[in-house]
Order: sequence, then structure tokens, then C-alpha cells
Amino acid sequence: MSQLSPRTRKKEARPAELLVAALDAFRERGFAATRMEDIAARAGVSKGTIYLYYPSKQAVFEALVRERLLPNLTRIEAALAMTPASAPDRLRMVLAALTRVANDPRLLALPKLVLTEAGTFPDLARFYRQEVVARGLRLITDILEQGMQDGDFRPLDPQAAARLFMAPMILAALWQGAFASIEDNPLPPAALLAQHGEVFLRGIAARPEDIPP
Amino acid sequence: MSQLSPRTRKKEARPAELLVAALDAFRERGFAATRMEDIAARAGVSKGTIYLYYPSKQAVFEALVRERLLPNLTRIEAALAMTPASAPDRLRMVLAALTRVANDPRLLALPKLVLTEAGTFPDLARFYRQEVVARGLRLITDILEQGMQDGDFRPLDPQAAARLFMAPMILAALWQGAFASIEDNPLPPAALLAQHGEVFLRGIAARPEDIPP
Amino acid sequence: MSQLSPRTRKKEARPAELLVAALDAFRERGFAATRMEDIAARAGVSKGTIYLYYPSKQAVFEALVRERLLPNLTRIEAALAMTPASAPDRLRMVLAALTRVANDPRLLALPKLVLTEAGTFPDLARFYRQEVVARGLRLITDILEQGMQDGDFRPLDPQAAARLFMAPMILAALWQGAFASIEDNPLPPAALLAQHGEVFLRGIAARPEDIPP
Amino acid sequence: MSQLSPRTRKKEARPAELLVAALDAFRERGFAATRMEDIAARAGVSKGTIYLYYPSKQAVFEALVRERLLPNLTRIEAALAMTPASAPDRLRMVLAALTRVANDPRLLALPKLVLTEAGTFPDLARFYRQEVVARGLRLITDILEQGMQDGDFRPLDPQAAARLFMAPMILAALWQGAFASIEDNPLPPAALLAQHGEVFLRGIAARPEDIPP
DNA sequence: TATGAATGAGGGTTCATTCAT
DNA sequence: AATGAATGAACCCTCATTCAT
Repeated sequence: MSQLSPRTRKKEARPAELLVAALDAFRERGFAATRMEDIAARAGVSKGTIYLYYPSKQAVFEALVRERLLPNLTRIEAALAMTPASAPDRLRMVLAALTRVANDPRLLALPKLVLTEAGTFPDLARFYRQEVVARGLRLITDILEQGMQDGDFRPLDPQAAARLFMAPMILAALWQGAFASIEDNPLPPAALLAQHGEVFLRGIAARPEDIPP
Repeated sequence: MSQLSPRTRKKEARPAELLVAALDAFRERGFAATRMEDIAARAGVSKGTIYLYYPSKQAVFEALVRERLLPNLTRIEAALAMTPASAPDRLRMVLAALTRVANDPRLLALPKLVLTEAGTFPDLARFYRQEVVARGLRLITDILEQGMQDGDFRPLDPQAAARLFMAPMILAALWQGAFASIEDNPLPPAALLAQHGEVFLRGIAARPEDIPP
Repeated sequence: MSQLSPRTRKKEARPAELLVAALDAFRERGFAATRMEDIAARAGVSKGTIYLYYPSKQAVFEALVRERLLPNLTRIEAALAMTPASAPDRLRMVLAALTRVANDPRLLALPKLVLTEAGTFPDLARFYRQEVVARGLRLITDILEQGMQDGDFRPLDPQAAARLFMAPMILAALWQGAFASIEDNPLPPAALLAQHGEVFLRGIAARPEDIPP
Repeated sequence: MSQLSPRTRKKEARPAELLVAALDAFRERGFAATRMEDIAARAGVSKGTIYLYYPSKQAVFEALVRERLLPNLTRIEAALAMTPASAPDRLRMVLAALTRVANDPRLLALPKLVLTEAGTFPDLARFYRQEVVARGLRLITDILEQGMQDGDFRPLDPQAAARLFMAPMILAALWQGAFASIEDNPLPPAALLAQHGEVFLRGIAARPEDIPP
């Protein structure tokens, strides 16, 4: 992999460069309003070059989701598998990971784009539903169920509670795209998620008085 | 709806008919992908007729927000102004109102559309930001501050907490558009919001043990 | 004709009112850019009413030319037929008539409109060519030939000279439409035609020194 | 013109090819009635190609005026600046240049188009007024004033006389577009201008008897 | 006779995609 | 592999004309 000559390595890097350019373009204008020429210009190549690597504009979008979002999810899954932490602490770990994502506007843009464009691209929505959403929700429901068994959380519908746990993240993602440019005093995503951790953990705790403020 | 030909139906009903048709079309395909002809066909009129009532596609969208979403907000504001209820009960009232909206897919589609298309239509985003979001958030922050003063809620950042309170509503709105068609066993918005009410109220309560489960 | 009741007279006047409105509209925006609704609004009627009197927009235009331009031409022909004046004086009479037309922006607009739109309406062009241009040129060529016979004018090609005699009139007509609105110090048509009379009469005179300055 | 396919022809020639095609199309149908597709078909390219070189239909028109009409004017100005000829001879030079333009139907179509469409395109009218009309009139008024000083011309209003000098040219331009196709025995523009030179020069001469017939 | 809501063909413009170089 | 000129389908909007009242 790293034995390749610079010339070859450059060729290999091209698709990734294109995806970065596409992500920035999509972030700024949305999928529909982004022209292939915009992406090409950002990547410093010509319009036709994109088609050497991706057969269509939609394919660029799909590659973006596939290659940028999933690795983050996999990383969290791995970290959780290795730790013996309690359910509340695991939720805190997930929240910390989400906060890292939320602080990177590029990463934060991906869920927003998917949600925004899912209606127009059923294939993408299906892929995202299965590969990202389902896996992400399972992560949370597993923790919730463990917490209920351990007596840390009171009885909950894990499906609903898992979605509630993710909701502020989605809100933060959408907010940046929708109102970022016109918002006078934007609330930083990190502050939102911090408060969320407190409120949510207390809200589901079996003994709320034990939760540090 | 009516079997009468367009020329014989009453013209006063036309704008409302067009908005309903437009909302259904936007719900199904999004704003950008909806053609004026789609809206016209749904309304049982011809393309040009729309322009007798709205000067552009964007104007149709704006009318939709203005005439469908704002009245609901105004109604809640009025109801809250008249009641002597405590802060927690006020939050429950708002949640009940949100649940009513969430159970009407047409209404629920509007916030989703705005969030989805806001990037492309800064004017609309600004209008929505001021007339819907700002007013809605003030509603919640007022309640939260009252609750803190009354000793019902523990100390919170009202700006963050208000957004957290709304987050599941946004999630429900997005979910239906993005994944409704492909979701195997969708979680009803009402169930999500019910659980949210419980968790959130406990999470912010000064004495969580007083909150009924 | 004048025995009709007011109610009937009003109906009879409708077509003429429409033509006046159409002329004003055409003057201001040209034929193509004038909408039937513009004409209707000026005439104080509704769009559909125009179609009760004229089957199409083009028909309105043709009626305008037919009923407004020809009578003026006929009047000059009649005046010339009755006078025993010399050829130079006849030319001066024609010029005086043209000056009266040139001072009435409404009348002046008609030749301009025809010239402007003739390319798009071959039927109209043919009618105008035969009924207005040919008759008008014959008027002038007759005078020029009389003047040559009488020894007042030097030998000329009457076809060319007749067109030269009319050229400044055409120029004045076009000028008002094309540049009237942006011209800083417009030259009044009457001044142009006055100078033209002098220059042209001297230019074709057999004894230019006899022409008063 | 070339039998090569558009993709193989040279791109440098494209703008000029498009202008020729556009001029022919405008000549035949006028600006408003010409569709971009007409121009494209004449140029042997597709509709979209035009937009690679000109941002709008109006821009095509403006380029036409700018690149076809102005150079002719500049050429005359330069020629006059270099010659020591008398005022009458200068007028003859201008007339010769006008005759060359008048003999080229394509060139002759441009002033006609501007005059015809000026009402609808104020920007174009303003540009033409300043860059073509004003410069052209100054050319003539300068000559007229020199001629009056030299005692070659009798006292005149130079503004009016300059317009009178141009009037037959305008007439010729309009005539071809308006009636060319239906005229039975058209008078060649050259003959008209030749006679005009004679008549006008005699008409403004201080000593008409010196003017050769 | 008069209205004005409704129609729908038509055209300017955009842009994802193709392809000759 | 890379280019970028060329393509042409698609879509918003206009407005002359129609027709039920």
C-alpha cells in the first residue's frame, strides 16, 4: 500500500480528493444545487475527470457516505467492545465521540446531507438506513438494555430512547446547514450536546440523585 | 377532490387547493424535484393556473409555511397565555400540541421541508428563522425560566434546553420524509414524543422523584 | 349615424376606444411586448372583451393601420387634387401635412410600428406596402414629374427622389420610439422637417438661387 | 459552412460563426421571434453551445452590434482623420462608406435591428445611442461645420442637417427588412444613396451651381 | 355583451453527461 | 488519464386565446 511510487500514489489519491471537494461543495449548496463543475473546480481538475472515477453525481454522493461516515461508526463500535465500562459511562463515551463529530463541520454535514436528500435518493436512504442508522441505533439500544439490567436506568422503550439520545445530534447537524449563515448568535454544538448528556442521563436514571450535575 | 371541472369550481377555494396539492407534492419529492406541473396535476388544474395565484414556485412554498405552520404556533401561544398552569404542565401542553402536529404527516412535512431547503433559499430560511424558530424557542425558554424561578426545574441554560426540548420533534419530522417509505417497523411519532416528555421532564426536574413515571 | 341612442352609440364607439388603447400600448412597448391585458386595462375593459371585436392581437394591429393611417393620406390626396399650386408649393403642402403628423406622437407611432413589425407580419407589410406606401409615393412622384415638366426641378429619378423626400419623416418616427426615452436633448421633428424642406427643395431645384432660404 | 462536425471544428471560430448565424436569423425574423434554437441550427451546433460563448440572447445581440457595426464606424473616422479633403469631398467619402454598408444586406440589417428592438431593450438602445449614433453624428456635424466655415455650405443647423444626411441610410436599412421580401421592383440602396448625395450636396451648397450634376 | 379564470404551447436557460482530442 | 467543448433533456414562466358564467 505505501510501497507505491509517488506517481501511482497520486492516482490513487484522486478519488479521495474528489470526495473532499464534493463534500465541501455539498455542504455549501446542497446536493441538487451543486454542479459537477463546482466539485471539479474545488478539486482542481476538469469536469470530465470526475467521471473517470464515479459514474454519476449520485455515485459521488453515495461514495461519500460510504467512505466517510461508516469508519467513524466502526471506530466507536470497536472502542465500546473493548471497555468494561458501565452503561452510563458508555453513553458518555458515545456522547464524547458524537461531540468530536459535531465539532468537525465536514463530518457533521454528512448526516445532514443524507437526511436532506434521502427523499430524492431512495437507494441511498436504504443504504444509510441499514448501514448507519440501524447499526448506530443498535449500539445505543444495547447500552440502554444493559443499563436497565444493571439497574442503572429505569424501564424504557429502548427503540424510542435510542432515537431520543440521537435527536440533538441530528438537530445540531441540520442547524448548521439551515441557519448557520443567518444565525446571529449560534449555539455551539458542543454546548448543546453537553447539556443533553446531563439532562438525558438524569432523565433515564433509576436514581437521578446519584447523577453528578 | 371535487369532480367538477376547474372552470366550474369556485375560485375562492383555488389557493387553498393549490397549497394542499403543493404540500403533497413537496412531501413526496422535495421542493427542487417537484415540477409546477406536478402540483398542477394534483390540484386538477393546468400549469399556468398556479401563476394566477402565486408568482413563483418559491412563493408557493412560502405561502405554505406562512399559512399552515404559523397558525399552529399562534394557537399554542394563545393557549399558554390564558392558562395559570405550572411550568411542567405548560411543557406538557406544548408537547401535546407538538404531538398533534406530529400525527398529521402533512403538517409534520413543513418543518422538514424548510430545514431541507433552507440552504438553497436564504430568504425563506430567514423568514422561518424569525417567524417560527425564534417565536417557538421563546415560548420554551419562557417556560423554562419560569420553572427555574418556581424551583420546579434545576439550573439550566434555557437556550440549549429549549433546543433539546424541540429536537425529537425535528427528528420525527425528518424521519418520516427520509425513511418513512423504506422503514419496516416505523416508530410512531406520538410514542417518541411521549417517551421524550417523560425523560426530558425528569431530566430537568429539581426533584425527579416527584415526576410520575 | 348620429340618430342612434346613447346606449347604441356607446357600443359603436367600443372598437375605436380599443384601437386608441392599443395604439398607446403599442407605442410604449412595441407590438410583441404588449399584452392583451395591457390594452384591455387601458381601455377599461376586460381581456375577453377585445375578442368580441377583433379576433386576434394581430387583427387589432391591422385595424389600427387601416383606420388611422389611411384617412390622413386620403385627406392630403384630396387637398392636392383641389389646388392649382406649383410643384414646389405642392411639396411644401405635403411637408406641412407631414409636420402635423410628426407633431402628434400617436400618429407618428404608426409608421414606426409598421416598419418595426413588418418583418413579423408579412400580411400587414403587404397591405401597408400597397395601400399606404405605394399611394404615398405616387403622390410625391406625381409632383416631382410635374415639377420636372414645368422646369422647376432638375432631372431626377422620381422613384428615388420620392423616397428621399420621405426619409426624414421615417427617421423622425423611428427616433421617437427608439431613443425618445433616453435622448438628452431631442431634436423636435418639426425642426428637422423644416430644415429638410429647405435643403431638399434647393437640392432638386432647377434654379436653386430662386429658392428662399 | 464547414462539413466537419461541431466537435471537430475549431473552437476559436465558434463565436464568429455564432454571430453570423444570429445575424442571419435576426434579419429574417427579428430579435424577439428568433429562437435560440434557430441560431443554433444555422450555426450547426446545439442550443446549449451558444451559452458557452454568450450568456443570453440579448448578449448575442449586443456582441453583434459591438463587433460588426463599430469597426466600420472606426474605419471611417480614421480615414477622415487622415485626409486633407474639403468638406464636400468628406461628405462624399462618408457616403461612399455608407454605400458599401448598404450593399451588404447583413451589415445593413444591424441598424435596422437596433432601431426596431430599441424600445424593448433600453440598455442596448443606450449603448447604441452613445457608441454609434453619437459618434456617427459628430462625424457629420464636424464636416458640416468645417464646410460652413470654409464657405462651402450655407448656414445650417448642423444637428438637424446631420440627421438629414443619415436619413436615407436608415430608410434603406428599414426598407430591406420591412418590404424586401414583398417588393416587386426594389430600388437598390446604392441608387438611393447616389441620388441622395447629389440632392443633399446641392441642397446645402453655398453655390449650388458649382455642384456637378 | 362582458367577464376573468383557465388553458397549454412555446422559449430561454441550466447542467449532468458524453466524447474527440 | 485528462480535458473541456458540445449535447439535449428538462423545467420555470409567459401570455394569446378560450369559455363557462
